[in-house]
Order: sequence, then structure tokens, then C-alpha cells
Amino acid sequence: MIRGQRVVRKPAAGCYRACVTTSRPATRPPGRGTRIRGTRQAEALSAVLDGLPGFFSAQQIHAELRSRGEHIGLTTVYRHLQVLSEDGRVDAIRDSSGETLYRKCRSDAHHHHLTCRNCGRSVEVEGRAVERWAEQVAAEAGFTDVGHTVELFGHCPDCTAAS
Amino acid sequence: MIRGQRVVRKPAAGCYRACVTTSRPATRPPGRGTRIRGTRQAEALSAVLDGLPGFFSAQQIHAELRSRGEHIGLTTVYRHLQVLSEDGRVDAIRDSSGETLYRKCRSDAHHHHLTCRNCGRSVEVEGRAVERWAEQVAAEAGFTDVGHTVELFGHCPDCTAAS
DNA sequence: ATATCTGCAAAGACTTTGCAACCTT
DNA sequence: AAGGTTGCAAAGTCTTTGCAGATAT
Repeated sequence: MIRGQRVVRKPAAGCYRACVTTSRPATRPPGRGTRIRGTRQAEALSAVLDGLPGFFSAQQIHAELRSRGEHIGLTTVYRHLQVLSEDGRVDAIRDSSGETLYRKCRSDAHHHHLTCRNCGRSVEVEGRAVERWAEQVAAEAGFTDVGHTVELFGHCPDCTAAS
Repeated sequence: MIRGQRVVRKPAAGCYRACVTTSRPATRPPGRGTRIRGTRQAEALSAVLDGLPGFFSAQQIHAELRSRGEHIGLTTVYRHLQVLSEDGRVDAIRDSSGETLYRKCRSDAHHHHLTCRNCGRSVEVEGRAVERWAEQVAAEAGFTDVGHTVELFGHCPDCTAAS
């Protein structure tokens, strides 16, 4: 029989932190030296992130930075997004093709997203109902330490109108 | 500004079919020549799939086949899983590291999964409550053509007891 | 002054594609 | 025999890592 436990791989990028928050307090060993220091790149990234209305991939964000004339490496973008994501300052989700998409958190509380499949724009939605449902289902099945992933996709009003 | 529409890439593997079923009937142009023909490999894969209690990656499934003495290529496993997934005969989800995991569908109806983070075992759960919630949220935000992704992860009773 | 941060190139992991040989029907 | 299948090798993607040079405090 196959061993369920997968081959151990690195911690994994954004790793659904935003989505399974329920069971992961997003604590990071303090003192680890990756606090964002005020570099030109860090600020530029932050600025772009602030302006994005939805989820975008590291590569898209990098492209946007470049198009604004910023000289910044793709590696740096990845690294920053990773740290920001671990710190809970940006949400990270995975799209259907396996790419990790990021967006700046608007609220601190646990939440989910309704994202436009076409333009990427997204809306944060609360999910008390879902949380309760998840907990109940888990309890019934005897599972512990349960977290959940909930993402909604659709076409936003604008894109709907445009088509 | 970044264009929300991503660079077009191939259709993407399992592509959350199982998760966004709500808005995608899983129709495939009939006549496309990838109906599974009774080959040794196809049957072996099917047999293994039947025995799996949860979600496993194409590579794990391939390893399992090999360990059973089947001579089958990884490519073939990928191809079959892709087709089965498109046909709705297996569910496909993506784990937090970006791998696509597959499991044989037990029920035809739309459903979600509660999967063990440790051993991969999973339980199918209904989600009427979630469906309703999703529809309502979408309607309020003016989004159309909405689909959703809902996955629950935790530790199954056995793994909980073992630790 | 020094602990960090950057970014290029290279490496890794998963998945898909090209294509000749093989097997079903 | 004809056409779908198979599988090796090669190619593609996204993401991470090694390391030397640049930088912020």
C-alpha cells in the first residue's frame, strides 16, 4: 500500500496559509532575520501590492514592477511575497494551474475570497457559516486539527457586463 | 496596470474540475480519441485507484503500480488520470505544495472532501450548506457564473490516535 | 561595520509533449 | 492493417537555492 505520508519537501510557498488559518496561527520563530528592511525593492513591491485589486502571481507582479521602471529581480519578488505571506500580510491561494497568487490582506480576520476568473479582481467575504459547517463536519467524522480551504470564483459585474 | 487575464497556458491538469463542478458540466467534445481502451496499463491503474482510500499524486500512484510489479510509464499514468479527471471519474485537487492529487469518485453528485493531512485518507462530505452560502455570497457581490473550491484538511481518527 | 538583501545563474519538482514502437480491435 | 496507446527522453513552468556583490542601519 502507498504510504500516505508524502516525501518531505520544503515548506511550500504561500502554502494556503491564508486559507487554513483556522488551524495555523501564523507564528514564525521570532528573531529569524527576514523582517522586511526598507529597501527600494521592498517599497516598490509594497506599493504595487497596495494597488492590486485582486490576486496576481509573483510573475505578474514582477512584470508590473518592471513595467513601472523598477529594477527588481524575480527572485526578490518571490522571496518577499513568501515572507509577507508567512507573516499574514498577504493572502496566498493557488489557481487551477498550480500557480500561487497573492494579494494584500484587507482585513486581519479569517476570511475567504470571491475572485473574478477573468480579471482577477476579488472581494473578501466572511464565512462564519462555512467555519461552523467545517467544524461540524470534521467533528462528525472524528477528524481533529481541522483547517479548510474555501475559494469562490466567478465573473465580476464588470466582466459579466462586458461579455 | 496588470492585465488580469493571464498568459494563456494549456488547459491545466485536473484543473479543479471536481471542485468547480457547480459551473462546469464536465462535457468533453465526443469523438475525441481518448476513450480508455482496455489495455493492461489502464486496467492496472483502475485497480489501484479502486483500492486507494484517499487522494494521491500521480507519482505516488505510479510508484504503487511499479511496486505491484506493473510495468507502466509515469507519462501514461499522468495521461490516464487527466482523462479520467476530465470525464469526472476521478476527483482532482491540488495540495498545498502544488501537486495534483487524485482519487476515484465514490458518488456522482457534487461533493467535497475531508482529507487527512498525514495519511491521505479522505471522506466525502456533502455541502448543501456551503453551496447555498456560496450562491448567496456571489449574488450579493453581483458575480455570475460562480463555482467554488472547498476542501477540508485535518488528522483522521487513526492518525490522531497514533500521535 | 556588518548583518541583510539582491539578483543572476543553476538546480529542482511536477507535468506535458514529441515521436517511434507496440498492441487492440 | 489502422489507429489508438505506450513510454523514453526532452522540454516547459513555476519556484527555490547558491553565492558574490550591493545596501541599509
